[in-house]
Amino acid sequence: MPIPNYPNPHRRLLKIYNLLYKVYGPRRWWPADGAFEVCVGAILTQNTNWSNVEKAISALKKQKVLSPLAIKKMDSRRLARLIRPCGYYNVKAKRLKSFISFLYKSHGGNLAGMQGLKPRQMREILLGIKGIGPETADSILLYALKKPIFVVDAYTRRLFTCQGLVDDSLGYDEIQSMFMENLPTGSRLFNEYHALIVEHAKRVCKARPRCSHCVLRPKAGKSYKEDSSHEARTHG
DNA sequence: GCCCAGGTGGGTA
DNA sequence: TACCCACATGGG
Repeated sequence: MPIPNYPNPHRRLLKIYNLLYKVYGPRRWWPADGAFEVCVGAILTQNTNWSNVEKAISALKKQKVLSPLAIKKMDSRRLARLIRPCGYYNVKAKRLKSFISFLYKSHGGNLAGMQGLKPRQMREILLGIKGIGPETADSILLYALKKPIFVVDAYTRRLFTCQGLVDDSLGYDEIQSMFMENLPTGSRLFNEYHALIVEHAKRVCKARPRCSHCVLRPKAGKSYKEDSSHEARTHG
């Protein structure tokens, strides 16, 4: 799903997207079986390596308890024990419980019950749940509920800082607005773009030396304004 | 043994 | 508002 040229002040965002898409192809995200698993993964991945989250999700599946009802009924200590590999397991057990408690109180345990609301309404509601912050809420909105909301995470911040489009003073909402106001609105595009950012960050930004491997690095002899900042900054 | 990873909430000045 | 800190495992 490469996107066509689109008249806006941040054509660079489109160029980056198209380049990432060309290199990595469609990502078909989020890596989960169904919307509920996306929500669980979004909470478990907070400040944690995804490979550790996979271990926790596998444990829940193995015990056949990866469902709203099963987690609702489960003792918090057992839940914490099962998700232990993903770190912060006591905190995350509480957060899963509070999310599921919300699901039952407001929507009978069914995530689809939220679909009647506007995306911004859904977002405010999700942010009201203890343990759900902006990134987790937006991941749920985009990847579980298919709403056109751009997800900003550490990878996004790092990559676009490197590209000179973001600086440390910008908050979550400001970075999100940069994408949402300068890209054609659409959940498929936002989905693919964020997934490509993650793929790029995992494959390349961890490489050493970092920027020399980066497909977003300007070609030799071609200079553009971001060029110097790209050299000066690091991904990390 | 050390550093880092797809955050969030609470406390303090 | 702006920091600082706790929360924790597993891999490189």
